This record gives sequence, C-alpha cells and structure tokens, in this order.
Amino acid sequence: MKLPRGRATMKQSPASSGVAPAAAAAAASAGGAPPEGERKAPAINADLWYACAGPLVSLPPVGSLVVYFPQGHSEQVAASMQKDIDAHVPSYPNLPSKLICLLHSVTLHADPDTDEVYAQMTLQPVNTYGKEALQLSELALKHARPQMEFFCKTLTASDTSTHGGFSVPRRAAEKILPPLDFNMQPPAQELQARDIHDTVWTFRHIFRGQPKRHLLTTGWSLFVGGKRLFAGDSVIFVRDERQQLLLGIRRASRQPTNISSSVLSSDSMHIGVLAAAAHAAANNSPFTIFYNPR
Amino acid sequence: MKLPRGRATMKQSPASSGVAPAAAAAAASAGGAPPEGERKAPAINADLWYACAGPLVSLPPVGSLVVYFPQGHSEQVAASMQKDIDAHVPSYPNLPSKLICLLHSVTLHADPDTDEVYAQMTLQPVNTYGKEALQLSELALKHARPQMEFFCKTLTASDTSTHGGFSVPRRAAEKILPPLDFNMQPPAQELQARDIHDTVWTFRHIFRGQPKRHLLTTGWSLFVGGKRLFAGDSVIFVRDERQQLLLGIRRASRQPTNISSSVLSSDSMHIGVLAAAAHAAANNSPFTIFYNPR
DNA sequence: GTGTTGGCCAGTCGCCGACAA
DNA sequence: TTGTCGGCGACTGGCCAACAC
Repeated sequence: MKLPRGRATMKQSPASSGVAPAAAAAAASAGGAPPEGERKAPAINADLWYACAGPLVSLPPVGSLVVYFPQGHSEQVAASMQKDIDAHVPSYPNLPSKLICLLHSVTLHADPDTDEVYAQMTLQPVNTYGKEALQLSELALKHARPQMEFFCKTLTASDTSTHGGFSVPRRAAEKILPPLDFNMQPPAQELQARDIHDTVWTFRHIFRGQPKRHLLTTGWSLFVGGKRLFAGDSVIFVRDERQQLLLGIRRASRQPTNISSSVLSSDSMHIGVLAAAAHAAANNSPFTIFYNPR
Repeated sequence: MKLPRGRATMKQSPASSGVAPAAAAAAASAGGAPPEGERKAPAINADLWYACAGPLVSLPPVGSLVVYFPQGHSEQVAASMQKDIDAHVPSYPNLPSKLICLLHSVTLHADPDTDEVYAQMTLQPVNTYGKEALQLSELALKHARPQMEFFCKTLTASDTSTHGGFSVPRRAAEKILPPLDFNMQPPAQELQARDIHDTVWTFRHIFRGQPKRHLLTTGWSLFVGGKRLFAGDSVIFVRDERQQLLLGIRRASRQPTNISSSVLSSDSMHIGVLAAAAHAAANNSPFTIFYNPR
C-alpha cells in the first residue's frame, strides 16, 4: 500500500500491506460517528474526507508501521512554497534518510477557508523490529474502505454561472438524493446537506424542464459563491448510512496556492522538518507531520 | 528605536539609535522608485507600505545592528498559530537568548490575498564588536521618514454599504486628490489609484449634494468587495512625489487570522526557528526572518 | 440525457438630494 | 461637515422552457 502523492513523503512499510484488521480499521474509518473525542475541531466525517481526497488516497491505520523520509518531506514543503532549498542548511549526519515509525494517531482536517483536506499524523521512530511492533504491523494491513454511496460531478460553465442552477445527472439523483414525490406538479423538495465543516446548505431540488431533469435551484448560487467554485471544480454528494446528505468539493488543480507563509522563512521550515525528525529519531520520541493529498 | 509590536521580536541594538545616514536611508526608503532589483515581486512602494503599516512601525536601515531573540520569535510564531509550545522540543544550549546581528537586507511585502504588510529581513550574527561593524552601526541611526502627503479614513457603515459610495472628507480631498474643475456642473473627474500590488482601481470623483461634498461613486463598490472591507477598516490615499495616487488599506484588528498552516506542525516551526538561529549563530551565517507589524 | 441560451420577472445595486447630527 | 435615509432607475440574479448536441 502506498500514499501515492502526498506532501509528507510517507509510505507504509512493506511489512504492512494487505488487509486491515477490524480494530485498526475502526479507528481509522468510523463512518458517521467518529469514535474518539477530537480536539475542538468538529470531528470530520471520514467518508466525506475520503470522498474529497479522491480515490487514490488511503491512510495507513493507526498502529501500523510507516516509513518517513525527512529529506523528501522537506523538499515537498519547499515545493509547496515554490521555493528551492537554499544551501545554508545544517546537515544532520545522524538523521537516516528514512525512519521506520509507529503511527500513533491520525486526525482528519479540512482547511476552514478552502476546504482542502489534509491529515495530521503522530509518528514515533522505532529502531527495533521487536516482536510486538511486528505483530502490530502485521495486523495493520491494507483495508479497502467500504464503498459508500456518492457521486461526483465536475461543474460546467452553466453550473457555476449566475444565470442558473445546478443540473444533477439523472443516475446520480436517483442513487443519492432523497426520492421525489412524483405526484407533485412539478415534483420538488427541499434538500439539506452538510459540508465537511458541518455547515448546513439548503437547496431546492426540482424535477422539471423539457426533457425532464433534476435541478438544484434556490440556494445553489450561495454555495458556489461561498465555496468560490469555478467551472472545472467538482462537487461530491455523499449519502451516509443514516441517509443524511453530505456535500464536499474537490478543486481543479489550479496554480499552486502559493502559501508563502509570511510567518516563517522557507529555510526555517526546511530546517524545522529535518531538526524535528532528527530529534525524534535520536530520542525515539513522537513527532507530528501533516499529510497533504494532492 | 524599537520595533514596537512585531512577531519577530527584534529590536534594534542600542548602539544604533539616532539619525540615519543618507546611504542607508536610501536603501530602506526609496519613495517611488525602489533602487534594487527585487525577486519577482513587483517592488512594493515604500511610502505606501509604511502608510499601511501605521505610524508606530519603522524598520531599521540596512547595515545597522539589531538584536534578535530566537525564543521570543518562536513564541510569537506559536502565538500566531494559536498553539501553545509543546514540550518535545530539543534544547539548543549553545544558542544565546539574544543575537546581535547585522541587518543585511530588508524587502517589503504585502500578502496577495489580504494586503497585510510584512517585511523579510536577512540577518547575520556578529560576535565581535569590531571597528567596522560599530561604524556601520553608528552610521545607521534612526531616521524619521520624510512625511508624505496622505490621508486615512475609517470606513463608516455608509461607506461600505452597497447602497452608496464613499464620502471623502473635505480636507482630505483638497489635500490629496487632484483638483476638480469647478466650472463643470457638477464638478467631476475620473480617479486612478494603484494599490500595494500595483493594481489600478478607477473611481468616479464627484462634488455634489446639498450641502456640497466630495464623493467616490462608480468603482468604489468593486474596491470594497475586492478587498473585502467592512465598516471599521480604514483606507489610505497617498499622493506620491510624482503626483500619482496610491491606495492602501488597514484592517480593523479582527480575530487572529488563524493560519494553521496545514503544511508544517507548530512543533516543527518552533524547532525551525530555534535551529535556524542556532545554526546561524554557530557559523555566523546569514538567515532570514519575517517581521510582521500588528 | 445534459449543456447552453433567450425570455422574463423581481430583487438588489448604486446614483441622487433631503435631512439631521 | 458628513453620516444615513427615502427616492428611483438600471442592471443582473435567478427561475423557466426551448433547443442543440
């Protein structure tokens, strides 16, 4: 199993590919009702998180062994700032190029402004292949997430125009949206959907036009404006196991968001990644990274 | 001289307070035409930068000695992320609590999204009070920036409402705006002003109403919307020495922008600040920090 | 089956002086 | 002197089916 294209350059160790055990899977997935009390973040829905992250993303379960590449991570941080790594960086001779780590915790997040999804992971370097660690690792095998009911549509010019609403593909509407009462003329209902921050969006869902079609009208433009969506971006509707409607977005790969931090120089960030890893490796102490799909 | 409330916790050394020499002052201020080729940033106008930063902010001139506090800087970075500093951070026994540094360069910046102003500085630790450094330091004394012609108005509810335009205080209009032709009925003209990113904004400036007053009408709402201004924020009009109009904003102190990076953990940032300073101190090599007024 | 367009209505934007603080 | 309001035009936001691919 691999984390295919993540900023954190982390791959699960070969020893832990396969199928996940029930316990580990529960900690990592936990569909509608997250089991563990998170910080103050409103406990992001895992199904929606994965749907927004895309089909290529899967996270290793808590308790598994993963391989962390400090240098690669550092380079990707630099790349995300569109900045080459300068010289003037101290070398960390005792820092191995890869660290075998025990994955202590994974918390799912979404940027409050852009809805970009990412995960925070706590890793602890392990320098012994002790029996216990291996067992954990063997337990923590690849598990396919139970496929959830959802659809994803790339927005057209009409969908994002102020001129009209959102055209729901027929199969998607029939599979995901609550059924309409076709005795009405025209059939219509009010939809409520929660986004990844648990904000509720309300839409008018109507079946009309010639030929007939499913449309979201009233409320749609507020969503497009609020999320700053453009043609080419995608929206995702998920129906969770409690028949609740969830709503996410996946932006078209735009120009790198250019998060030139204005807080910390890229050199300091680079050094921070390496020094944090070196310190953790020297002490076998846990450290925290962000894994950023994309 | 002090940098009163900056994230970077940097104060100019006592040896360098006083009046600035011509050479150093030229490098730091340079009204309309910045002297040095910058990176790719469009060379921010220094007068406008200072006007947006507010009257309490002044930057030490290039070539002066400054005192840098790594621990304080690190704490302020943590504070900007609304995150306490954890333990698990290595200690840097050879890192002094303050570093005397030569200020190599200062470049002015503004956040492309929020227009928040900040400065990037390159510092080099000096461990000897050599003659040369002292001379530089004595040369680089406090200099009052030549006061420029500008006005600053806090926006009212009417100014930011969609219902109308911007009411220009009379004295401000007469001092800063190009004079109207009062033979016209009503007197009116088109104004062009450049913001800190060199973007041109166009306004209709008209003198009308009963009693007569200066108003900005057409184009004003685009500016308010584009900059996401609200009542309580301020706008600043500057007339530079070439009679060009410059336009800046100063936001009311809102809730901390909460830049929880999603790229680097706060621990790594904390370590990055300290390790970068420690490395620079050990090698007398230059390092880069961001100074963030506010 | 679905993306785009013209029609059309209603709500808001935005320019104006009146008025008052 | 300048902040807010009622007034009113004009524009565009947004719902609709027609039509094309």
